[in-house]
Amino acid sequence: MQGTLVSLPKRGALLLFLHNISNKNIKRSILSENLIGYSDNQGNIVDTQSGGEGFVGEVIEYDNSDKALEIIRHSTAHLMAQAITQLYPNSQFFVGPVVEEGFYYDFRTSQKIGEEDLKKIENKMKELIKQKHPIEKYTITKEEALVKFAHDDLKLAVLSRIPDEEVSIYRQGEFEDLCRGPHVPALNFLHHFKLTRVAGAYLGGDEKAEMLTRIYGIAFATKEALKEYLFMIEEAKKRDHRKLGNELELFMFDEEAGAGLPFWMPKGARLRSKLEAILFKAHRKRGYEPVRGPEILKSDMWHTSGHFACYGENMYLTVIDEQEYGIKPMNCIGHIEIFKQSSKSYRDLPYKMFEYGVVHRHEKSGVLNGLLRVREFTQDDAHIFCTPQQIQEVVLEVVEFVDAVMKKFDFNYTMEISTKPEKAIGEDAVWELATEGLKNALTQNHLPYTIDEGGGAFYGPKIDVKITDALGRKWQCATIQVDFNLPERFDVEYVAQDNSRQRPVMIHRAILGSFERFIAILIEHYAGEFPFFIAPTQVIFVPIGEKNIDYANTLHTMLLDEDIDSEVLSKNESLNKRIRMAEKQRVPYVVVIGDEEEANGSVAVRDRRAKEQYNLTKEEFMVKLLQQLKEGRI
RNA sequence: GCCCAUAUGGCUCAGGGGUAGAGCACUUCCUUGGUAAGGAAGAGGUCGUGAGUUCAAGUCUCACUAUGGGCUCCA
Repeated sequence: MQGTLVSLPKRGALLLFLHNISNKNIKRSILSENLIGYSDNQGNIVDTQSGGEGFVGEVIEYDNSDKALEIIRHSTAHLMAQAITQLYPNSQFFVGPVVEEGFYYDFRTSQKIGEEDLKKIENKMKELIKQKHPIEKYTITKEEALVKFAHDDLKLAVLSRIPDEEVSIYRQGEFEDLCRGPHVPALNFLHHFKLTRVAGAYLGGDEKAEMLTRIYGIAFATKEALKEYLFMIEEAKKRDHRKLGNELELFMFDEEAGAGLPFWMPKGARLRSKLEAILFKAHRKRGYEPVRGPEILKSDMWHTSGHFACYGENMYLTVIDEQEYGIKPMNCIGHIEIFKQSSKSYRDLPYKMFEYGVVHRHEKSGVLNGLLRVREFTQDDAHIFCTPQQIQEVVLEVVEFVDAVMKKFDFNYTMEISTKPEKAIGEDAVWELATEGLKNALTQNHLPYTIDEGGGAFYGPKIDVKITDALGRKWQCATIQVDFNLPERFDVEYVAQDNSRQRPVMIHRAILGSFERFIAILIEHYAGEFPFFIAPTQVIFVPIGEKNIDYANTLHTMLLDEDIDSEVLSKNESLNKRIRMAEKQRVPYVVVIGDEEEANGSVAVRDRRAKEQYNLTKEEFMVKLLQQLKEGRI
């Protein structure tokens, strides 16, 4: 092996460059002890091991830039593999890529590895760093590699996916791995990392294949960045809707009742019903009519719609009087039946129906997750029947609706249009019209979007809305789908101007997606401190003495008349204790009332946001609350 | 569904073969308090379910149920 060994005084790093490196590059690397790679003119990362003679590229320094982190994390994955090899000598490794949030390595061991082993592996990694091994690269032909790894079926599996004739091997100390890089020059560039979780992962993501062990980790260039990341993880844990949902008594699950079946407790149901009421009004204002279909329909219906064929695995079935019925996983059929009940004219279009549709879907047991993934949930579902020419205007209106809802809850969002997939039904001209309609609707509303080419459903193109919450996490909520399929299958018609029978297009749309999922996101987004207009308890009254309880109850009733929920905290505890209890519930207002307030017809308000106290007359207080209630209008 | 982990009063958790523990919450009594925990007493658990090992099982083994982390991101 040929190489040039360059020792750098400050960091004491050993940089080993394979091949003959041009003087220019050596100079450059000496100029910066932080050099860990280059970016070529196409933006590809070239590590110092690969950047050979005459290589010219932008320098990548050791820092928290995307490119530097990609190199650092990739090397950290290798370091982890090296540590695992030493701790579990029989380990075999599959792939260890850098992913959106860190890196992972998939491997096989004879021993089981659990969470508590991560610390052990981390310690071994730190030990290895101290050996300051350089990371070296050499290339061999694929044939040589097949011989070299003949004993390792996982590496052979990796090799089988590589089309190239030459493959590269990276080596650090005793440890070697088939890898295309890029890597940092030496192990002592790795400092700030954390192994975050251990999981199972199918070989190649194939459900039928063997399950390997996967360890996820994260790495940064600086201690601060790692700390910040770990802080965000902690913050996310504190906001976890399952934890807060339990603490704030919003919802529950019961093992004996069944997995994935949520129960809404009084406070959760109050929050939810407020959200429902706000959205109900918002629909009515936009010309939607409320409808409601049955929970179960004869299986024939689901055969006609195609659900049985395409979605049957997720459907619950039941038999009544020897007839098979399916519990609805979607609401479309009910709405189609309602549309067909009376003949429709072109004057009736667009015809908009909405329903808070309760659906049941059999999700695999392993994917259930709090309220985010359940087997019974309620969609804010609507179907709009219109002509192909009306698609654009209808979509524009729905997008405006989505925008209004998301703004109300302080969510930013992005949109993605999915176009015709290879397997699709319907005429090209109609697809064209629908897709252009979607694009125009967004363009005219000055709303940016990305395109997922060929990502549409077989029955039509769609827009997906991804929102970003207070912690910067992305969630898919709203969806707008154009459908030529179901109107055809159910022979839906309207009478056109020339008295001919025409086929309408159906637009499926949900804004929240499901109440369960959206409320889970809201809980985490607001960390349980809901805006006034949806807070389960909006006001807590704390009477100072027993003789003030009547006044508190009067105010409580007064608020209830205006659909504002309050509680009177009059139990036999000290005033301080009761104020503390009230504050801990994260309600918008805690109102203390004593003799003074009662005499003046006033209230002493503690504002959750302002963190200060002030006195108002009860009339002023009412005006203030009603004003805040109005802020919830969409 | 699959891999790994977890399951102890309403909640959060300690206890790891030999008489079930703490804090909060709950009940009762005293206290009637002016802005984030006043005091005392009490009740509540066959330790997720079912088998097995053992003289003896919350504790060890197995199965089941539920919960959690994952299962696209291709050397």
